[in-house]
Amino acid sequence: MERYKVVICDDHAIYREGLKTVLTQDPALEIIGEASNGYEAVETVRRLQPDLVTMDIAMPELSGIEATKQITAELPQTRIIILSVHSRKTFILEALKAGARGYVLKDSAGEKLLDAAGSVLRGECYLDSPVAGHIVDEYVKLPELSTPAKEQQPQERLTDRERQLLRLIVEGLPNREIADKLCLSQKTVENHRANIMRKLGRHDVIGLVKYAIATGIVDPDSWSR
Amino acid sequence: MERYKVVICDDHAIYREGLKTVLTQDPALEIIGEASNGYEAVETVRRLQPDLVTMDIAMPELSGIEATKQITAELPQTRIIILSVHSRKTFILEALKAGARGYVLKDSAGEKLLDAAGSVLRGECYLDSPVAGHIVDEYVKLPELSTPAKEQQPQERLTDRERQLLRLIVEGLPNREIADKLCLSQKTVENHRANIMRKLGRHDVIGLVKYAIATGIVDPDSWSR
DNA sequence: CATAAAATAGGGTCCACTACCCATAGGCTC
DNA sequence: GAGCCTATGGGTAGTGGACCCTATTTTATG
Repeated sequence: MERYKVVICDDHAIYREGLKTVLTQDPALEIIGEASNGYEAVETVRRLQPDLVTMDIAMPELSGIEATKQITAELPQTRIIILSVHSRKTFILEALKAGARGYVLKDSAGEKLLDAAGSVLRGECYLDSPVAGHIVDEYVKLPELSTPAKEQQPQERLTDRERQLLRLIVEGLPNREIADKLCLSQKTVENHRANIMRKLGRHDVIGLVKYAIATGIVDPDSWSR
Repeated sequence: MERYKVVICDDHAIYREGLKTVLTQDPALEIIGEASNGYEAVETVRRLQPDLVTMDIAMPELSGIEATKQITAELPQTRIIILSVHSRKTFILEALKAGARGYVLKDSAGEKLLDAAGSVLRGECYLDSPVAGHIVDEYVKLPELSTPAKEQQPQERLTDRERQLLRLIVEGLPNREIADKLCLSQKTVENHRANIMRKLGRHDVIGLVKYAIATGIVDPDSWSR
């Protein structure tokens, strides 16, 4: 009997292991890969073409929702189960709109995840019981949902070079010194800076600092002294 | 052979199961209880008197840190390992101050948790490698752990007004908006700003941000999504 | 190979911030 | 009252960065 191939996406390695042990309790499932952020998720799924993906909704770089969108756009036969701490309607609707077939709360027992896996692999939709009630009435009422839900995630991803520049910018170096340090023209640094700000939708240094801290590009602890 | 009794505290049931499967890989450990928030943790530990507790730092009702404080105050022989996503020094110091003997990042592999369990049960202290470096130098530098390394001498003390301004500046508000918000002239804001920078010896916004974070005037964690 | 993306570099304009002067009003202590 | 600090304003000048372009070289990718 052919086993279903599964990829696990969660930014916490220790939780990936937990998910793995839960999922391997079902002999029909075979874990063939893992990913720790959205980009990795898309890439891994593209490479391994699993039948099922468990996707943490909150991941760095690229959110689980975005990754789900890209995956279902490219490989629509892939079944995706979103794992989330949120039972809020907007999250669930976003997940379903993105193409997820299952939505399981992290508060739930592991059994539910196995139930969900079975359901979505049979082609069904699985919504965790606390969220199911929220949705069904809403779902039939609105065939088309287009709530942008105020995305503040970066629309475009930063390149490695841009992240390098961002680190130096946030350290407080003026463009002149960054240029010297990297043997670049000051103008080039300014251009990178402008590109970073455009991509992030932030328009001042403070915005860059906040983004860099929030995404772990810099560590404020190294400042605390 | 007597097995060590373990209680698992995490607000996500699905992750508790993961932790359970990780911990039961060590035959010397026996999971005797679980808790899903801080109060439950304190109560469960009081009732079951385990040898070891794994404590999620972020739990509803009562944080893992607070629960740790109460447990070690009441049952000091209880070994506690903090599980956290944060590698920030302040969190680690808080955890150690609260009485935790181990600090493991959720990003780490399950093996680390088992290592940590073994270490703290042998009476040692276990710090995850990415956090250990942050701490040790700080530790030897400070005779007393309770000093959060706060005083890094501003040459002159800031006035209350200046701290208020500093908060707004670091939030990213331009002088114009600060002036509007406080019903001041833009010029006054600029003067305050200049005075703050002179007193702190910092000459740009980033310097102010670093000072504000280091002294706790603002909390970067509130920026992290 | 063709194409796109990234990295590099530059021109020019405009504005917020910065530095360094200054003054006044109100409060406090000695 | 004298002296000092704080909060409040002003002037003037310089600078860095934000934002608007164009353009070349390198690298990745189909």
